[in-house]
Amino acid sequence: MAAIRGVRARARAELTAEILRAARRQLAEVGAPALSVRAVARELGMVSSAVYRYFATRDELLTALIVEAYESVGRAAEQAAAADGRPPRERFVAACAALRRWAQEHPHEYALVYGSPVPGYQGDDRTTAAGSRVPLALLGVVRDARPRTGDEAALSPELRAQARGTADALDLEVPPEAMVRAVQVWTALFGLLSFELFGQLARTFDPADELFARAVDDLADDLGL
Amino acid sequence: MAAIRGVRARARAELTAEILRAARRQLAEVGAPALSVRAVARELGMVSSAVYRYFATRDELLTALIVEAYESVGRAAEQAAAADGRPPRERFVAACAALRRWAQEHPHEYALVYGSPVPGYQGDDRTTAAGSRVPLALLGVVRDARPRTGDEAALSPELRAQARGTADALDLEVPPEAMVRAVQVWTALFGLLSFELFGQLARTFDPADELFARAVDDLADDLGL
DNA sequence: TGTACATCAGTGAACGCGCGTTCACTGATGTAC
DNA sequence: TGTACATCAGTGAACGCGCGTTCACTGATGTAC
Repeated sequence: MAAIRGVRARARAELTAEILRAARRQLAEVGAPALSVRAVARELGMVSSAVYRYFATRDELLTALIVEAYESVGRAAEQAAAADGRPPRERFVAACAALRRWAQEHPHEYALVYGSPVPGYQGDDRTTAAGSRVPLALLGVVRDARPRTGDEAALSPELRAQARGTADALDLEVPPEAMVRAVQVWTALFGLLSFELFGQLARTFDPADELFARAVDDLADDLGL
Repeated sequence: MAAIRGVRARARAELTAEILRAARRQLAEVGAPALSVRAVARELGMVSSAVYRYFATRDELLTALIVEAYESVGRAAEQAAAADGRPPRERFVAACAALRRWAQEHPHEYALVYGSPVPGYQGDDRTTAAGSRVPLALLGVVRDARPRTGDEAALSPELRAQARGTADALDLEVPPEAMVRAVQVWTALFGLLSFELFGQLARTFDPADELFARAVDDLADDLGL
């Protein structure tokens, strides 16, 4: 028996990581739909069939990339939101800024997880779990803030039930009104990010820094932060 | 000389339309990145090279599909928003509902124009022009409403300039504050639609009817309608 | 109205390419005794 | 510590497929006189 875990196990972990790195580079070059096992192998100087020792299919490779992307953006949001002691509004603004920075630095990974679904690809529990990190980070700020929401119109029973169900599933004590608000803020935020990244703001609000700052400010108001 | 426009011209127009119809079906089946000239030709029972008499390249075909999609969704929004006499708020709500209906009935066309950009494809003036129909329809409602916006914080000079520039380019008399609000509403609306369609709301707010209704209501408030 | 020529639509074959995946193989690494 | 066997990583060739695009061609439609 070789050293801790053995030479093979270590080599395997390293090569798996290298394949993912190469795949990420490919992703940035040609986009998810055109990502190919052969191109990844080529970039690593290995024969395409060798990659199959590490990922059983192209879809498995895609899944790994999606999970990685979600964890990466989730980590960014968590770190920014977790500035303990700071007032919730500041943490929310910081999280939004972190999300935008991540999106701009990883446009193809952003498109992979928040853009159109890759045709023919089906996510599974792994991707769903990873994908909830960002909303959870945002909800963390909301929960700590205990926003007043009583002055708004009552939620419909169905919506209230969905909000409760979601809070329960996530094991969070967020009142339905705040939950619904949070989802609206979450979708509004990513709507703006998507439109900026995907070019819908071209020639109008294109360097969207100011628009984004303004929107985040208004969203913080909406959350009662 | 044959009848008006001639047999050839008419046949040409008809076949062009048929190719587009087939391409739309293909789009719905395999998504934009996998759309292929050969598959379209196959569906029409013609040889693939024949399609090149009608569209010079695959990208031209894609462009036509994109323009068509934008016009289709634009038309839907315009019709709903143009219910003359009705109060602006009602028209806004109707336009939002029409957009959602269109998105649900044409998920792949939605993804084509509002999702991740198709890798390697570059839009041009035709797609940009067609793409502005929806925002213009929404702005029409806002303009007719003359919302009060004085009570909000002042816009930054840069943002004000962008808003003015956009209004000028579109030849609209919308004050900067309303313009910025409108863009936020626009992005929030499509953020929600995208997340619903792309599956981000799965298992939480998935039949998003109630969430959508609530969000639209709040957005109407934001617009001062 | 009839004829000669030009334009166009669709065919079929081909070019050159890349893809995902499988498979039998070689040689190195690990395991059990 | 040494040896026999099992596991694993990477190779190279192959299968079967689909793609965008070009090109020389045939036959039908349109145009000019």
